[in-house]
Amino acid sequence: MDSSNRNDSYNPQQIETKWQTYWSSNSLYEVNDDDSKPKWYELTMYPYPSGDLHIGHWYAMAPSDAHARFMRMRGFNVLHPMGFDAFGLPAENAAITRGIHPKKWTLDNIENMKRQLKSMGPIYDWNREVVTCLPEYYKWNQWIFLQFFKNGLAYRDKATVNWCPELNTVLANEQVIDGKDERTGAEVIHTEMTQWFFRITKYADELLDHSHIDWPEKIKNMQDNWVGRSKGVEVTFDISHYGLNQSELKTFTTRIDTLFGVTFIAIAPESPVLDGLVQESNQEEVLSYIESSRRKTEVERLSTEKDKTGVFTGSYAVNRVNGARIPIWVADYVLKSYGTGVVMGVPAHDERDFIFAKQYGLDINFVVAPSDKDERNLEEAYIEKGGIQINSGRFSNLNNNDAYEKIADYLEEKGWGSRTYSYKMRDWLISRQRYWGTPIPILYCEKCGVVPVKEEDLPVLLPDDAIFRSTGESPLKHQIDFLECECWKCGGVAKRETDTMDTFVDSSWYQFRFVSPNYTKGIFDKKLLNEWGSVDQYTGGAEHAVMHLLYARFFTKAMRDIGLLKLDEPFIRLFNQGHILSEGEKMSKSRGNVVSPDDYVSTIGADAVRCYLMFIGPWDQGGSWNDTGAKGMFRWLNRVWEISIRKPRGFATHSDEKDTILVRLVHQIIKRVGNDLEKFKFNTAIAALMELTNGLYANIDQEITEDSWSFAIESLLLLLSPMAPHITEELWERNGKKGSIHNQRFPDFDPMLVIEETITLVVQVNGRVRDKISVANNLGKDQAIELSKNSMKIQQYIQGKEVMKIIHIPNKLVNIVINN
RNA sequence: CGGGAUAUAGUCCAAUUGGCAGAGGCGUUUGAUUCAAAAUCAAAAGGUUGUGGGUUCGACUCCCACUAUCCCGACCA
Repeated sequence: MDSSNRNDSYNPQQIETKWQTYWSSNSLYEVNDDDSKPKWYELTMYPYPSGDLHIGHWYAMAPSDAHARFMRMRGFNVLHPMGFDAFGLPAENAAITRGIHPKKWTLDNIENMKRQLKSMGPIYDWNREVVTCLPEYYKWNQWIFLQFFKNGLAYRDKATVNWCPELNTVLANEQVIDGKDERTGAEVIHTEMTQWFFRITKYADELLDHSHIDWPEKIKNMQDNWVGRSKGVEVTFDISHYGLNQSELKTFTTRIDTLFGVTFIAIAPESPVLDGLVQESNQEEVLSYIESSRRKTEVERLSTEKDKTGVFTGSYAVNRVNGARIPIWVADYVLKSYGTGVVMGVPAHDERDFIFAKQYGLDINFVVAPSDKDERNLEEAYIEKGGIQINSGRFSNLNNNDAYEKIADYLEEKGWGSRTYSYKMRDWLISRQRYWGTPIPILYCEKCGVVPVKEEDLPVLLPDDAIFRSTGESPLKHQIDFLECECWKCGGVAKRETDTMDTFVDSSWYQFRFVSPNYTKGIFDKKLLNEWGSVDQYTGGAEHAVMHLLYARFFTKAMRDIGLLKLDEPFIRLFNQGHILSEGEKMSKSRGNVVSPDDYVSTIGADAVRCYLMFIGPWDQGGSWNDTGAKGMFRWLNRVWEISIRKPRGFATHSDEKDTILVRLVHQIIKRVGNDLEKFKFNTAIAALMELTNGLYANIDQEITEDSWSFAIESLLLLLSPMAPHITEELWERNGKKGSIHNQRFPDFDPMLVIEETITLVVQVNGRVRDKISVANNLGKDQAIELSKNSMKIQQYIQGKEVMKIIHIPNKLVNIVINN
């Protein structure tokens, strides 16, 4: 090799700018809707425009871009779009603390992030960009809201809500973790408000059906747990003797087999069924208990997890199956919103009921025993199933599982109860008391009441001249020109809804907007949506398992039932990447360890950053950014550069064994890289390419034919191009190839040329390796054993010994088992 | 407390699914190059596969128990 000439050395900045400009001006990545190739829709969760693209964004986007490029080279018409999740609180906080309008703040951020995104060299077609805070987009949020409203999927209700005092807004259940706002960590307060909901519970059962999606088990489990379907029985207890409107108390239980063990009823403090049940003498105590539990924040309730409190109402219900008179209590371990808000207390067979009963000296009656004899002490509840039924009247002595069914049958016969399901999931509360979101298109008319905005009046625009208050209170409440309007029904005075929508509404259907992002005649072009269909491959963080991913599935099903589309699922395949750390630690400004991609793009180049992120380890396991590791990747790309533009000293005129071996290596690598990329195993794909580079370097002074050498270099570039699009494009050109490398087919391997001529056969004696012999590939069993036995080394071990058996694994080993 | 993931060379990670523990990167050492260093090229060293048991001719791989780390969900009757 001759010494390096300055102009010929790898200069990432120069070529990356060159090719990004070229691709853009030649519209290389513009997506053609009419392409006849099979479609492939690959989507990465779009980012919130926080202002700066950090390495975590790259970690999410670079590998999916590489995979989309791979599919493109495999002959698919690939849609791999990008947009911005542009509504949300940070923009509003910027307005409050720095006086910048959320719109300006957001759009400026988007501009900067787009510049950064482009520096990554992705195949995003920017003509298809979606920005959710623009009226062209959120108009359709409002339109969908109206369709949901028309179809009974959006409704207004008074409910106990999670109020975040920090943000001055309510939160969805999904946004509350351990009684705290998942974003700010502020303690959430429960309060009554009238709010808008989407009826996601209507789809609870269908959301449990995963037969049409190929998702990680973990995510499916999380969604199942969130929906939380429990099979059980709704059973009633008689309170007709009080002469109230309600003659019975309805409870839900998953353990109807323990019905004979009920020793108290517990009702949630907020429950309306308490009305009339509190006796005069208990009134004061009960009221003060209700008041005190209302004042408790969620955090306080959880902090006293172990002890259960409650007060007696003074009333009794009758357990119809045995006529038992059961005291009715109020207890705040009972949740109003789950089941019926009333629990049948069976201390003997439920841990919580047990603690409660112990606390207040209530009876504990065992009705299920592990064996015929009841020898248990009363130290804890017996919660196992499958024992023998005892103390249960006519159901005694049955197997516990049979008793469950028999008791359920009996109750249904008598009309005292029925089998049913209960769900943890509640309807989705979408109202937010904030400015920077989609206005809910509703009017409140003094005469007509709740009036949806007419479709032709959409969008309801956010006023640009809003005045932001330091309290965070929504400016819309004080924006007279927004607030006051005319009712289109009666012409009277009406007020606009001032709440805006949860931003998860935006991301619940953005995947469908990408197929026709500039369409103005409807929410999307139905013809194009039919063609592109569901997202074939979705990638993003697992933290969205029960919010975004569940909401998007709900939207798809709801939109299908309204007749807007014909799909059952939004995302067919899902892959969750792991988290990128910085030298083993979480990245944060306070730690001062934030890795800024821009810095590395300007030194080692985008290709090295992309490849390094993919090389760290398995994508779903995340990894740790390491500067020397990243430099190592840059070093390797230099090696790729060198080997691709230098030529060996000379070429052979005839192919010999070295030549064959090199060609075989190339075919093997093609096979491995293709397989790896299919499975998102970028780390091993790149390792294989490093092996190929090493193989080429080892041959640089050998006499290889020109054809074989060119084939090897060409393959290396093609295989690497999805990961490192710039350097490969440049080297493709420098090798005199026509057209963009990114419009080439991904190489195919020849199955015949992958096969090794000789293999190493391991010979074991009693499972220990005693020799390795080189034999022809696909050697027959008898020959393999014969050769093994003839080995000098093996002879030493087996001579004079009785051979018990011989195990032969073709092309792998021969194990001779002898009797010692 | 429950569910899931992970544990292999100093380090990040491979291992065709039960068959030689090693592909690749980083680091280390040595050699070439250099006046010297960096860069580059070449080579080498490095192991009780977290622990204990079981199955098997054979276990990193399968089964059981445990430990450590990480993620998620936790009063759902």
